[in-house]
Amino acid sequence: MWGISHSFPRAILHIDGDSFFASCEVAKNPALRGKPVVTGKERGIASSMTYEAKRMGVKRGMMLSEIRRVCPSVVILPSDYETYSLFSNRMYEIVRRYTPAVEEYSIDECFADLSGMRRVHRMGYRNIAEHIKQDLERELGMTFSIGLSATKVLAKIGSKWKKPDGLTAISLKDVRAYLEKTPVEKIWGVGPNTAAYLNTYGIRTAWEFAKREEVWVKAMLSKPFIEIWHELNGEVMNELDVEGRQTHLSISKTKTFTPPSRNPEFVYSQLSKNIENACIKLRRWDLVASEIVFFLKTQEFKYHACEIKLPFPSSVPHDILKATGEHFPKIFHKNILYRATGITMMKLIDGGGGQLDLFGSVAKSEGLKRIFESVDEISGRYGKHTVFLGTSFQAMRNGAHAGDRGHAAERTQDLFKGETTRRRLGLPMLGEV
DNA sequence: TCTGGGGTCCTAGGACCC
DNA sequence: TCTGGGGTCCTAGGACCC
Repeated sequence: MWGISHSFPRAILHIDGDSFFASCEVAKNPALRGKPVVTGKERGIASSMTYEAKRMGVKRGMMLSEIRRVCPSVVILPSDYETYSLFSNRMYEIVRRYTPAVEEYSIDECFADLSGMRRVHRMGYRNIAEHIKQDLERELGMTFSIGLSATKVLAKIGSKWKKPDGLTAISLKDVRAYLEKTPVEKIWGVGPNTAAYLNTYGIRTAWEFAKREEVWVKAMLSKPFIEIWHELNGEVMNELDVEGRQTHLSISKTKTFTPPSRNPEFVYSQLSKNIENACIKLRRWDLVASEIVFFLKTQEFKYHACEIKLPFPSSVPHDILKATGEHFPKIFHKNILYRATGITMMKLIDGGGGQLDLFGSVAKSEGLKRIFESVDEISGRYGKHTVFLGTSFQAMRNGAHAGDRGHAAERTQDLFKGETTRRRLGLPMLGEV
């Protein structure tokens, strides 16, 4: 059944939660079952929707007003990532009852390697997959789509084959029928660019790609695509990553604003806000960044970026802003319209230790870090952005918090100068740190 | 999908070093 | 100083994923 091969055949599952966020909402609140439910209220656009909503014409990215127009009975909810994470973890736990080799690929997807588990469970691979599916659906109250095949790339094609509530096993002997009906751009890892490139050579389906000679593939394509080619032919190139990443390699925050602006103060305040948010995330993971990249995105979708090595690793906005402030004028051009700013924190290090330097810069920064830990605590109690930097002031006023935080914003000046605010919030003064 | 936000990985080419 | 060959490290940027 699994194709004769000189190596052991593999049985890899790809498991995908159907309309995951919306399904979590329904599982959380059974009264919603059978109704059109959409998540993404906080952003003003649909991010996930139940099949009831899809059937009425709701699509990803659709504006709320448009959604209500095509689907008057819709229930629109804000995203609740804590709940989605909870369901996600329960999904992984259930799958791990059947095999320890589980890759937590994303919040709503995982891979599982069932190879060699038939004897343990006394049933065939497809049968094991059916059991996993039943457990998931019974215990989580939502449906899943599953693909079973010899490699991750093929398993992905399987899970997409029948979309809600499907189970598709693609054995190597009838892989052709599936690949012939799969356009190259639907292959996992092949994006619009590579798809267009392959089309140039008359390759339109996954089957046409898989049947190209290896020498041609190696001469014309780069490593990731050579691996995809092997996987389409049933050879495992990507093993499951069962360890999972313990920490981040980078943390970034970007935000688009409308309308686009050519005002340097405004653009910089947007960047400043992103930096504050990225720093909050760094501290949440107890990390410090040793390098940063900030960028401005023009109305034409061009990126003007600047990479900076920090004098010492930090998770304090003050340190980061000092670095970006110096370089900002170099990449900001008058008379260019910008639509977004962003910051990426890189070369992240465990924030626990913190080495000393001769000039005491680190010691000072440690003091600031303690201030920001208090800020994080306040934010946790009274809501994000109750406290923020003066450089972000304009961004706050123009941003999503215009109405609800206006009062707090009114009297808030630069955290490092605004003693009134600092006293009001019970923060230590700089001299007291 | 005329374009939101958060990520990872790969590669070509330059700098620098025997 | 020039020449040849080869290695490593770093960086910018592309491509793709959910």
